[in-house]
Amino acid sequence: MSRQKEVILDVLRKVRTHPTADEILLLARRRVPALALGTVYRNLKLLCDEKKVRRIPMEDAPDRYDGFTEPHDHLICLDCGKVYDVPSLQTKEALEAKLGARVSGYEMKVYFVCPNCQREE
Amino acid sequence: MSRQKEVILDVLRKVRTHPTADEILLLARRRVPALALGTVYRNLKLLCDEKKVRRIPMEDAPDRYDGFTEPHDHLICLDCGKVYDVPSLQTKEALEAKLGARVSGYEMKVYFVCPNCQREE
DNA sequence: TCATAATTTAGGAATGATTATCATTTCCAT
DNA sequence: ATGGAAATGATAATCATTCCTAAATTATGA
Repeated sequence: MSRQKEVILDVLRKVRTHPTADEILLLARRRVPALALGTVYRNLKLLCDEKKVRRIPMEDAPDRYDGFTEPHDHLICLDCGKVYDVPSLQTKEALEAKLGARVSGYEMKVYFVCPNCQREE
Repeated sequence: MSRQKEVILDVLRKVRTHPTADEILLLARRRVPALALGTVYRNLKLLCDEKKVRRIPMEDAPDRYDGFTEPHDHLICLDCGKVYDVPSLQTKEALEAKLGARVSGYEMKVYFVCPNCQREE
């Protein structure tokens, strides 16, 4: 595992903000100043393949990445875009029972307006 | 409602394949030969705002569009990318109860390998 | 009916996140 | 040290989507 890959993983494990590739670049450059954005993307993909990192595909914004891979879902504020972790809202088994088919996985995003943003209205 | 917007909506209502903007362009050009891709995108956005059409954001492929807006979720083949409709797997109410927060909506995608693709392996 | 204003279009250029490329650097095992 | 493999940084390419603009179409109202 290269220094850069190591730092990228460590950055993701120290933070619960689900940063974008750009944000990861900034954080990781504190320790690897010459780090390139392409390297961030390449290693994020590798880490996802190794199941050490999870990608959170965003619908209208750059994707985010999550260093915590225990199963959980995401609650997303429509206003500020912040992403919160929530316990799994489904199980593969329940889905397979409902659908009558073998299931590989699921991706669930719940949208709300977070307390902060609600207050501001 | 302009002719082009009308045709785009009609195309979507006549098909259950959840086409992409490009595919919609091809289908709609049979009736409006000069139709431009930008017009397709602009009207798809308008139709989504009016809740007459639903966008299905795809994670690693062009987004798809659905002319049927009654609540339902999607089952997606990891192999061929085909998108199947399935009855809603969640309700807003159940989510709000689980999460203890007011919820605006959710987006759920279930992944599997469809019978056709399974056979081919 | 006609003129004018408002809306929408076609077409092409611009945008921006992500990938690909490639020469150079780093890492080891010999 | 050295040669090959793997990874990097820098930059170019990709490609879905959005933006821009002049021209066309449609609506309005005197």
